[in-house]
Amino acid sequence: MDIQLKRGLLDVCVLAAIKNEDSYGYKIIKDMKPYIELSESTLYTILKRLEQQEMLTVKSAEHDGRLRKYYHITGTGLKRIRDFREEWKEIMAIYQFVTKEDEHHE
Amino acid sequence: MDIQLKRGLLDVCVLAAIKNEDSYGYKIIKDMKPYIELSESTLYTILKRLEQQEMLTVKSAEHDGRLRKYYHITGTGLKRIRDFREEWKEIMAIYQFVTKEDEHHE
DNA sequence: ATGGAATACATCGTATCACGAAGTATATAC
DNA sequence: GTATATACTTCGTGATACGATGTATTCCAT
Repeated sequence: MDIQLKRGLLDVCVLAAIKNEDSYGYKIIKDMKPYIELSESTLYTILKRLEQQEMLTVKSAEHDGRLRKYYHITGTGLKRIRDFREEWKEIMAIYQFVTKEDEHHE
Repeated sequence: MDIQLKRGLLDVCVLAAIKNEDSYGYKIIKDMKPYIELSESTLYTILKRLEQQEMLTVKSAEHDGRLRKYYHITGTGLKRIRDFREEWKEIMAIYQFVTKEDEHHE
C-alpha cells in the first residue's frame, strides 16, 4: 500500500490495537500486520509520540523473567479514536470526489 | 482535518481535479477547497511531482493576455485513480479495525 | 489614474515523520 | 551451542506539506 496513505492511519491504528487490552510492541506489530505492516523502528517512534501526546501510558512489567513495556490507552487516546470516526466523513467525501465518474458519458 | 490523513489523498485528489477537463493551479485549489484545503506552495510542489511521475502533462496557454499552465492527465494518471479504488478496500479494512467495538460488551 | 484585490506561478527553508540499518539482550527450540 | 524468535533502542535519511516571501498581471472601485 501507498506509504502516504498509511500515514494518517498509523497513529489511530496503534491506539486501536491497545484499545481493548494493554499490549506491548511486538504484539502490536503482529496484531496490526493483517491491516498495516510496520517496522519496529516505526512503531516505537509512534508509541513514543503517542505517549508524549498523552494518548497512552507506559508501564514496565516482568514477563518470563524479562521486562516488557505495556501500553495502556488513556481517555485522550479513546477520544482520538472517536474523533477519527468524525474525520472519516470528510475522508469519504474526498473518496467520492476522487472516484466519481464523469457525469456526462453514456 | 488531520494533516497526516490528507497526505495520501492529496496526489490522487489533484489528479481527480483535472480528470474531466484540463485545469490550472488556481482553479484546482478552488475546486478542491470543499474537500481539502491546500496552499499554493503545496499544490505546485505536487503538480511538479506528478509531472515527473508522468501522471500529467503541462502546456502553457494564453488566457486574457497572460500565460496559464494547463495540466492534462495522462493514462498513467488515470491508472493511478483506478489503483486508488483498489487500495481503498485495504483502507476500509483498516477503518473497520480501528472503529470496531469491543465484541464482549453489552 | 490610482490603489487594492484577485489571479497566477515560483522558490526557499523548516518541521514532521516513516523507515532501514544496526545494535543489545534474553528465551526457546533444535 | 547455535540459530531463531522475542523485545526494545538509537541514528541517519529521504520524502513531503506548508508558511513565508516574491514577482507580475488584470480587474474593479473610487
